Amino acid sequence: MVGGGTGKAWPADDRLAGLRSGMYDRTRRARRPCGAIAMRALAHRTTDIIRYRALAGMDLPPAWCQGAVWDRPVMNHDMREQATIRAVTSIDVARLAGVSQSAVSRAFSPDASISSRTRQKVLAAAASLGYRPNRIPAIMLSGRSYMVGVVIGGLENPFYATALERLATALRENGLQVLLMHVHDALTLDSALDQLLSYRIDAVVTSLAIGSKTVARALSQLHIPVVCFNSSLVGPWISTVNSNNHGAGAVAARRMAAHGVARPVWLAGPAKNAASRARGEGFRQGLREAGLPATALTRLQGDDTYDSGYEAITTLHRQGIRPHGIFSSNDMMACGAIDALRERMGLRCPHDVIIMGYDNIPQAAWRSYDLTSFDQHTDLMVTRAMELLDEALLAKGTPLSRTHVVDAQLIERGSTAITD
Amino acid sequence: MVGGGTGKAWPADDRLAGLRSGMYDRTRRARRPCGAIAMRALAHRTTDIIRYRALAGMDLPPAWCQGAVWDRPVMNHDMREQATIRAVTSIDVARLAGVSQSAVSRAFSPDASISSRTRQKVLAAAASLGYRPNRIPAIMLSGRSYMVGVVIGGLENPFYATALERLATALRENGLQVLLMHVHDALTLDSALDQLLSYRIDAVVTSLAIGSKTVARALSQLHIPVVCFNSSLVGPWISTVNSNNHGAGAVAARRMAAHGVARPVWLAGPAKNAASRARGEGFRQGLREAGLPATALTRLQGDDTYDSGYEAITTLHRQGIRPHGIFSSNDMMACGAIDALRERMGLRCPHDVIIMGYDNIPQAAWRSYDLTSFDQHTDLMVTRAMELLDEALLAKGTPLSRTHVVDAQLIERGSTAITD
DNA sequence: GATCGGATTGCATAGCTATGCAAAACAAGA
DNA sequence: TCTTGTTTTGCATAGCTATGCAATCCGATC
Repeated sequence: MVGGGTGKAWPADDRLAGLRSGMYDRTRRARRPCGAIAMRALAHRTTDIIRYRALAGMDLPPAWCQGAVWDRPVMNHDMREQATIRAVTSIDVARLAGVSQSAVSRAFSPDASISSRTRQKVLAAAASLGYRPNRIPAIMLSGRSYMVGVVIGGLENPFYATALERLATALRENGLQVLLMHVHDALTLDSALDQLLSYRIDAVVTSLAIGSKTVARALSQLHIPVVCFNSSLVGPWISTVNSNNHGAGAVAARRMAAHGVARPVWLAGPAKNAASRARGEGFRQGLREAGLPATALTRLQGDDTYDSGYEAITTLHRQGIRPHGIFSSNDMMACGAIDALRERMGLRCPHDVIIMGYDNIPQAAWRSYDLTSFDQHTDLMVTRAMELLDEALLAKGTPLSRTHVVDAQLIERGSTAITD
Repeated sequence: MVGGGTGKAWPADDRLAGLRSGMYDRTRRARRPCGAIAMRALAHRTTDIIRYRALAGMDLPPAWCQGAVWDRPVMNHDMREQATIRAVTSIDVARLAGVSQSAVSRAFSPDASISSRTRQKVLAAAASLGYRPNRIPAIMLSGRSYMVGVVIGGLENPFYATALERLATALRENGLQVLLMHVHDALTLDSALDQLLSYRIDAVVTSLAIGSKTVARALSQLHIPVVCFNSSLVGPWISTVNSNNHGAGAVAARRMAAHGVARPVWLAGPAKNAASRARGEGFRQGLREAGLPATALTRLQGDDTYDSGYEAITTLHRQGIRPHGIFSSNDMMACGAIDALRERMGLRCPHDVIIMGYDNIPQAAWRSYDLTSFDQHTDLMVTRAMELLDEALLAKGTPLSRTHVVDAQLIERGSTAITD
């Protein structure tokens, strides 16, 4: 009865694999509908197969028939050859240090049970071989990759660029890696998420301003924590950190009223942008509370770019309207507006017109604009996002939905200076 | 002689592991200096151990005793519990589809040998279970992760932000993932690289403007392809894509001469920035070729920020120097310079002074600046970088060093318009 | 010297997929 | 029906580390 003593206990020893193939009657190896490995590993649930079979004829979602999963690497993928260039492994180090592989692993785990003498030996060997701990197998073992998918768009907006910078820093300080995904539109989002998921990311952080239900569903179906910035997305796994857009809009309205602006202009961002909508709504409500009729508000449509701000004011000019106060949904449009006011209408801030933006991008402080703006307090928002992420990751498999709101701070500059 | 028929062939069958522990005389399990697994796997080289031992007493580089490797995840790392939430595996899909695990794998490989009927079955099962192919084990098998470490700094410069955007897009189109690392200074670079390497990235792409030898050495020692933008780094594994900084500087000089500027100003970036140095050198040489004496050139020191450009001109003003032509190492400094010229000295472009920048950031086109600038042709540079990367990855383990130079294009705007 | 508890070490394994190989199924022609 | 060539399928394995468990070592106490 000693291990594999009976004749039928093949396959007996892995190391005999090379010999085995000729050892037994090949005809015995009957085909079975399901792989032996699979059967063995899951034998306790084989009865389910029949039920599952019923599903097998169903239609496939298009994403599975084409797109991301199939659009595999264009670059070389001759994997076998590459494998010959083996990196230094913990076994190499163990051999050199004269210890077991486990000792090497422990030497690189801060809290492991290992004597300092052994650790020194191992580290010395590792250093001389150029060994770096390999996290890939650990991902398989733990099911956690410590990678977070960061999905962004619109990096041409300096606000998002600095936000990404701080986010990346914060994630790294929390021991998480950033797997970056830049998406241009909601269409590419699906395939982007597919790719991210195939790397078994632990969570998704996104600053996408898109607020559609489709996107929310796609994110919820990942079954991993999702943390959004300034989004209206709601769903089982989705947490959100928002700037107090509505409140800031109201503050802007009060400033307008204080400056005696009777017919304020609201320069809106794209309708899809939930943050922009909230700012506009807050602005509208603030004006109402200040006693201005709803008809007093002029609404201009922009798309968050400098050019659209310039264009919006140009249009206003053509309509013969002369603005006295403008609240822009973001700073880039506000800059465009300022330039158009000067070039097209010959108006200067703050003498002829006051203007407020949102985001407090670096350019708002540039002397040509000197733009009053709401600062989103990115640092705090990122900190809050880390808290939400931590909480969601700790919840392990339980969907969590939390929301944090961070107040924006009005940074007063020349564009709203009191003129007397 | 049928598989494992003899009694001493333990460990005989993995599936008997549970029984085995009590089957043989435990005292036989003598301790050996090196793990049995390691010894077995590497038996052909055990003689090396003695030689290796001699090295084991050496001093350790500090990075191995503290820092990145030890500063492990702050967030939860109870791996065992997490592992209970198993993701859907290919075996689950195989069971549901009534096929072997290999069939599932093949169904997701475009070129695999599999009948379309089987593929359909598998995809249907995969879709109903929400299975996504898992690339992590493939990384272990192939030794290629298809992840590229992207090391950046200075995202507050819109040029780098848009460059990152295009780079990320291009990498994704080539089937490569972006593992992002934002570094603030050369000090954090080492630990950043350590972390990246532990994820077995295939290559590094960086736009860091730091050009020190230490950095070059650190990158070379990774033993994976490195592609740099606008850097002077040289080393075994390092390839570079540079803007034709020197040539552009010469072009700028010719424009200066054509405008009749007798005492041009060079607004330099930080000395560490190799691109800035090259631009300045080209400018200097161009002036010489235009017949201007070396003493005609005024050099101002900046640090690539708007504020430093503003400050530089302010200093110039204090010195009582009135500039007629300025070439700035980048657009942000040029914008600061333009504002300072107007506010401090009352000078306007191009009437009183002409100015040229570099990078052609979006703000250069903003009406308040209307800045003539050299466009780096980012798209082409990224394309070239992809070519270099592809070549280097195909070279598998052979260090490659190539350089591409891409001409910059002068985008003429109002700041150098001919005034008559 | 004997005993005991704690610290350290090594062994064996799990984790999941891609792929070489051989077997089986299939197709086509004799 | 038999042969032969092609396509498809399943089996078994490799890849590397972290960790439970058991064995061993070490130091202290009796």
